[in-house]
Amino acid sequence: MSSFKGRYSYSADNKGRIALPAKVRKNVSPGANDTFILTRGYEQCLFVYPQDEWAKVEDSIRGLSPSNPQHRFFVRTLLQWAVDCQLDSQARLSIPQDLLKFAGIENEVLILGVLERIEIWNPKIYETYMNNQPATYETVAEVVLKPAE
Amino acid sequence: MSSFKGRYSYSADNKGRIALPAKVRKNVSPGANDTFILTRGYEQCLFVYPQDEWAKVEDSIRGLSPSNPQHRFFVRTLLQWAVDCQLDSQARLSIPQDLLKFAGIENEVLILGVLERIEIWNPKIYETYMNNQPATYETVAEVVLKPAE
DNA sequence: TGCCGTGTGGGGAAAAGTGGGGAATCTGGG
DNA sequence: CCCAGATTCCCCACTTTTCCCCACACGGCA
Repeated sequence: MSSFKGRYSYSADNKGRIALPAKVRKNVSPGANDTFILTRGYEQCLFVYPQDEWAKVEDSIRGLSPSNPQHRFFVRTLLQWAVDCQLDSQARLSIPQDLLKFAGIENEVLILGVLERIEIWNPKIYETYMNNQPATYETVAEVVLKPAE
Repeated sequence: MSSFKGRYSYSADNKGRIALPAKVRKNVSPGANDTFILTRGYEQCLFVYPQDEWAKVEDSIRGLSPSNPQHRFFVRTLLQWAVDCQLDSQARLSIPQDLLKFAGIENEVLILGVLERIEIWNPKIYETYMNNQPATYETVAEVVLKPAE
């Protein structure tokens, strides 16, 4: 099971390539085979799943009902943006134009490790997103960092 | 279960490395494998969890739902500060720049053992924090340690 | 006094991050 | 059918950062 974490400031070159941080790469299971699935994320960012984690996502949407209009909409949206992507020999991902455009990514990117997935953001959009949240780090930590009993 | 304690004055060298006190090291369980997770703490300090203790924190984060917007915010907020860190052969941790900056750490540091985690402070900030507490040790003890009824 | 564990500092090799050139492939138009 | 332009992919090169190892100073202890 993957457990990505951390926040990394990286750059996208003018070919749309983004390097995966070394610390993130160390958490990719060998089963992923250097293959990732990129797709549209929640909020204005991209989700990057290692192949093995993506398989779990696929499993969960297989359970959705084809006869339910909302389910159809969800599955179509998720899958139409999804793209296979392999690391090049420099451990970079080449991001398709339409995904870059969706996420509003230009030169600088923010890479977040979020447990089973990796997220790619335009730093400014991320900042705006964070500033519009009512909760703070402290209030969040209070809920989660409580020692186990 | 870990049980760190004590207060230690140490130094951070110009590479951002901080040695873990020997007495603290003796309380790290072998399961931690010399790996620690550093993250932002309450107030202006850093939390250091041995790997096995961090696993408990992560389990509680995994319980949050990726499809709930507030939960997504929680997970991002907590994980963006977290960093894996291994002891070098001199039993030191190499602290990333952004965490040093957050905690306002320069040359001198204060290391505190706090049960399941270790805390790293700028000594001056810690002093200010302690001086600004409205209550005294005694009055707080009275409230906190009251026997359950 | 010599030894060992501990805390501190620094040099050098290795890895990581970044950028660009050029061949192979695809596409549309003449 | 062929060619020009764009895109993709692979390789090479440079700079910076990280990490690994060695060295030294200090203090307790036999």
